[in-house]
Amino acid sequence: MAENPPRRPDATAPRRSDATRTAILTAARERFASDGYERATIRAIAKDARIDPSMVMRYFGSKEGLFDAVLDVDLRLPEPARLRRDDAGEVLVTHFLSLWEDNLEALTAMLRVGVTNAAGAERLQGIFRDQLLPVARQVCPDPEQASARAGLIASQVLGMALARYVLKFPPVVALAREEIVAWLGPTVQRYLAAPHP
Amino acid sequence: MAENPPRRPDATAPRRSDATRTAILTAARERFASDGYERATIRAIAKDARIDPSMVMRYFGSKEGLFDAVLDVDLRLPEPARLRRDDAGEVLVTHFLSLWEDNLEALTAMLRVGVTNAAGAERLQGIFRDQLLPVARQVCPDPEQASARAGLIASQVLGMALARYVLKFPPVVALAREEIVAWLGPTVQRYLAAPHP
DNA sequence: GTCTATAATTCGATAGAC
DNA sequence: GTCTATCGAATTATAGAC
Repeated sequence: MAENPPRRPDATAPRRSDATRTAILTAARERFASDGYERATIRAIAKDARIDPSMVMRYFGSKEGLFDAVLDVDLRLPEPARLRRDDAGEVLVTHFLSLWEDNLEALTAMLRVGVTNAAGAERLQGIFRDQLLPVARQVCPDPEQASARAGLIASQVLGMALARYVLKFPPVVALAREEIVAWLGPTVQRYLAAPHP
Repeated sequence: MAENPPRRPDATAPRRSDATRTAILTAARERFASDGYERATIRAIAKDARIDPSMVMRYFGSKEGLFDAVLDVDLRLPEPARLRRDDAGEVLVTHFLSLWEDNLEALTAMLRVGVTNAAGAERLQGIFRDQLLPVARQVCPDPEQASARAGLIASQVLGMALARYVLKFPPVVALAREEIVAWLGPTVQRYLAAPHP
């Protein structure tokens, strides 16, 4: 009874169903980003991906599993070998803008959902703890002050993302990339390195 | 057939059912603020208010009608007669913090829902257009620059509300009111009055 | 004014044929 | 691997008794 065809146990081998999986993920990213978690229904996502709703369950197990897959993006930026004290603000803002625009749907979905969903909020918090806090610590030795500085930077940077990519305030959308760097850079620089007021 | 009892057409007369109405509104504010629009069900709100779910429909017509009533808060602050150019930033941040904490549930609900719901986003935009843009115009004559400055201020101020009241980032929650004013005041001041970089 | 009962949808998830 | 059919639960909203 040799009914089992030879299978490659190689985990990196491209599966035949990768196209479907990718289509689902793309549709899910857009739906979660534009509608939020509750209103992004599996049925609507499946319709966008032009597949059957039950396929979503088969590939991702549940709606939460699908959302986790949407949020699974690599967020690390080419980190500067060592941030100089005097231009760290501009470098951080520039990196943040690249990060957001390279993962527009995933990050917008994360922010949109993180505002309503506890798990999303946790993930957002994790990002800024892993990415921003080390930078603040590098500049500021006092750990309590460092986390306060990281929190202030997060407030400005997340607020920019909120106004520009989620709420789409017209004057904020109209800002050029360089303008944002020019305005926010000194702010972040001050939160990072200015003496406690 | 004199079956109609005499009714006072006085619109300002206190209605007998104001207590129930208020109880519903209070419960709805908290539910919308903590759960967002979709997950704040009429059933849960009614249970919190210790009344029957059908009463919510009777008083507010629909879930959307209830949400509109929740967002109907007077947001105007005691406006300073004339903002001085050199301390406008601190004054604005102080006023903003008072505004938010005086209407904590309503504004948190507005932000939480405005991120997912178009009507909520519109209302948020209206607030900053009506309250922030006039201030920016008072300081900056060029209308295009004024709206850009108002947008930048909105990004920092909304970002602080997001991090502190919605996402509840621990280091941001831990900040004292005066610390926020001391850190954000100069930022807003710069966005408002510094020469275009 | 308040509550019971229920209509009418819609959703996530499952079972099973092919 | 893909699709049909459907279950069970939850929701908003309505009709009507008291």
